[in-house]
Amino acid sequence: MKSAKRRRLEARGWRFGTVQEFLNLSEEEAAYIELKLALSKNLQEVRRKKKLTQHELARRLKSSQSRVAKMEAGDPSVSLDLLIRSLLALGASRKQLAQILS
Amino acid sequence: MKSAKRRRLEARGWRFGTVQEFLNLSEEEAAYIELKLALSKNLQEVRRKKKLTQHELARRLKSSQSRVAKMEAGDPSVSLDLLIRSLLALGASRKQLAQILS
DNA sequence: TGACTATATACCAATAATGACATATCTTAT
DNA sequence: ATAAGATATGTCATTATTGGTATATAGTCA
Repeated sequence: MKSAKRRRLEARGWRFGTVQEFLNLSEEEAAYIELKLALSKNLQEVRRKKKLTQHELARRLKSSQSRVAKMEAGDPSVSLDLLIRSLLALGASRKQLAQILS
Repeated sequence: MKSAKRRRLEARGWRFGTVQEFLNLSEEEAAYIELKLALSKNLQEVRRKKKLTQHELARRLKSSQSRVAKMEAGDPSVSLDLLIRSLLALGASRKQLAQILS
């Protein structure tokens, strides 16, 4: 994972410290980010499969359309907590969550 | 639930939608908590397997001993983000995380 | 026993995540 | 092309999470 990947992530709003720090933490950091992206993608799939708009989903989650959009975009301001709680609210089981991670 | 039963219950003053919503939220909440507890338990197992003290692990995570204790205790002030980032920092793979969830 | 190390609990100031809102951009149907 | 609906982006006050600190409570061994 070199500069190309880093550029892509930074384009999405992710920020890293020094190059040295980036290289040292990259493996763990990358795994975390990829995890979030996998959940984001799945959330969007499930929402579309259920024929819900972002606004409708937001209402179910007691959140807002803009936050749903950020969730699905893998925005760094969205936590794993929110992503996972959203998937659970859409009826995902633990096994299904596990499959998303694998 | 059949509509006849629902009508009878609603006649007695039960508000079906609210109760249903409450039950759904409880289920989701319970799943979320169980998820965290599974991760907590695993974090402690991994730490012990690696013969690390909470203080040593905290240093690795750039956190504190007290927070590691709370992580392992399943304290509600600990987020899924922190738990998962901690497991990743201890070298867990996505597949391993998935196994914890299943 | 007492000294020592590990873990648990409580508090809090600093930081990060959140919902709400405004607004922009994309889609789609007419 | 344009109106309408859906999605994306930016900002911000409120709320939740965090690391640090202090202190309490085990557990261990001489």
